[in-house]
Amino acid sequence: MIQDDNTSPPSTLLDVAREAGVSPSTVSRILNGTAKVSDDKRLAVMAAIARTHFAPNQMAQALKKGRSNTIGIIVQDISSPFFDESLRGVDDGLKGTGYASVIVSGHWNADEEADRIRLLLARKVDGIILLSGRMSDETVLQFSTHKPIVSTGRSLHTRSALGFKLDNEDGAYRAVRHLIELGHRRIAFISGPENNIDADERLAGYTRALREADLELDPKLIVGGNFIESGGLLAMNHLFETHQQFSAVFAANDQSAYGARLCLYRKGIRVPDDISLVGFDDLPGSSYTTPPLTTIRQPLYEIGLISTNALLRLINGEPVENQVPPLELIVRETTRRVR
Amino acid sequence: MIQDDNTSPPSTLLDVAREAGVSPSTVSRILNGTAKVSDDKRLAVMAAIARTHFAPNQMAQALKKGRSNTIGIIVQDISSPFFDESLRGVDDGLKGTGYASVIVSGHWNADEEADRIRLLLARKVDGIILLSGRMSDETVLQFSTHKPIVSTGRSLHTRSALGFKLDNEDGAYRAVRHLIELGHRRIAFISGPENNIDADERLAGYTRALREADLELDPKLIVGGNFIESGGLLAMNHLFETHQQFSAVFAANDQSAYGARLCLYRKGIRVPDDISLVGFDDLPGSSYTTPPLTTIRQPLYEIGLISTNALLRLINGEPVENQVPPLELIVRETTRRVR
DNA sequence: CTGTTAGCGCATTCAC
DNA sequence: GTGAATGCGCTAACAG
Repeated sequence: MIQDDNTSPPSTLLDVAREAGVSPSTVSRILNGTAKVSDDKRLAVMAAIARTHFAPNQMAQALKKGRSNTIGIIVQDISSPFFDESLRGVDDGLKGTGYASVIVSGHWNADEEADRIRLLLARKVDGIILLSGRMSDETVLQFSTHKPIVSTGRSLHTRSALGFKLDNEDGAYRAVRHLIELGHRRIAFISGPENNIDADERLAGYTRALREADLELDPKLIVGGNFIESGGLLAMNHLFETHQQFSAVFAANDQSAYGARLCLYRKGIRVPDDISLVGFDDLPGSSYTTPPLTTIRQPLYEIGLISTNALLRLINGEPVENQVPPLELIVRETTRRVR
Repeated sequence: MIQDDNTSPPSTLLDVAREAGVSPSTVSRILNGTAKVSDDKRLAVMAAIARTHFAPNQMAQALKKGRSNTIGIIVQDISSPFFDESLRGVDDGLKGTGYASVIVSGHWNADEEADRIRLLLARKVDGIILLSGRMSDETVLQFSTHKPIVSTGRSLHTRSALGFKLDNEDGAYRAVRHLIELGHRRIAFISGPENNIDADERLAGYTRALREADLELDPKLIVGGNFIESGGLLAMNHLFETHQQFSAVFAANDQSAYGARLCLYRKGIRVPDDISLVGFDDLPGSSYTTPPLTTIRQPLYEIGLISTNALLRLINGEPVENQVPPLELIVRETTRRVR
């Protein structure tokens, strides 16, 4: 009789088989529903499983089946609200599927990303979700020959690779359009990091909106940020130090907008009374800034969820459709009509 | 000759052995440095490894060695800034160790936590970090008979279980003390969820500070929150609806403070001119609220880092010391002397 | 319906 | 130094 104290070493399928007086295969069959088993044996096995607190060793299963029931997630920064929302979507998408996820960070670096992918592959993940990756499409396609990959920020659609690309240009366009419709004529732009495709596209949207409205595109109103708060603060400061005139600011992401907001506060400039401010992302915190931030909503949670569902389908060899959730302008309280 | 196109199936140790014209054991020895191998064979093997893009199958290694080089992390909410900071610490602590982590969410539910732990155990994690767990110490101790566990929010110190407990009571005490020293006499408290030990302790600190200062402890000034923004907003609203008089608010965590801040903004009440506000946690965003939030700093990142280091030591059977990083009052701009 | 056999990929005896 | 043999725990033929 096996001890029932939770302290005994993990029992194996073989232990269960012995306890129940059947062969290992029978236990396996019951566990996996692979074949019909007589009720009496089934009962005996179930009892033995309960008695021995048996849980199949996932490592052994993985080795045997060639599937680990694990997927790899690559984010760029594990403690960024941007990625966390998507991770929540992934988490929900995995719920009840038996899959677990190992999350690694690429730190905005293509080489590190490739490293992480190799690491995940060595761990025999069944598929990979790449969020905001920096590596080239070719590299993604390469890796996808090993395991299916779903990636954000690119347009891909093969049998084992899928890319979701949101329309950053259009989102930015609509943000600036909103400001223009409120009567703003001189609109500053706090950019994202250099060589960042998303950032570039948002700049393009900003540019197009101004051009279409026949507004002057003043390079001095475009100031460099880095997608985090401190950069937004600095950028805003720079605008004032160089004595620019403007009535509105479009920040390339919400975190930059937070930093800009603080700069404004320090200078005693009111938002939106004196200056209007628009962000991009709609992070969870943006509903609770003072005042709540007008921004372009990225469906981050949905992206995580959709990516997960798509990856699971790829893993099972099922066809996937490339549905891209839309960007949305959320008008809150940091923008107002210019007087 | 094996194809070098990245598309061939993953090569095995046996492939490498054949390529190099040696036995599998020799390859294994070179990989693990288990024994001396002649230089010519070593070179041949290294070349073969490079040529075949060999990487050891971690599932097979895990099965064989009984260690998966994976640790499990249980958070309560995967997209909360509170946990993310600690996760970053864990991530850094794991860097270069060869360990990966699988992160699961307990959703503030003791039963779900236990479920997750069983899941992690079945996946043969080598150890577990439990962040803000709800399960009893006994249950933790139980599970720790299987694999080492490091947990926050409790005091434990056995050969295979370690608990870090921060002094919430003292932190809250100091927050309120700070307000009292600024001349505040009527200080409201936005509590955390019911049956939450951290929340209870913060309430206790609040109470003690008032009592020690001979200030009236008015139950009407204590209003229920739930550790998230919306709760803070509601709580603050409730305070006004019931026409309470107060010059300062202590929120049981930063997120509650954010919500309270928004309520104040909506009512046109200035912070800190009209009302002072103190939070608890010092989330990354708290430096960028308007105005920046005075709060009690929890060393979230450090907790993640320390927990990881401790867990790794427990896994290796090394002794660990129970060093608890201190709480710290961070005075920013939401508090001021009462006029 | 059920038991016996073999093997997933690797590390580790044990011989030589 | 090095190779052959064994087994980690499980599943999937293969027989019956």
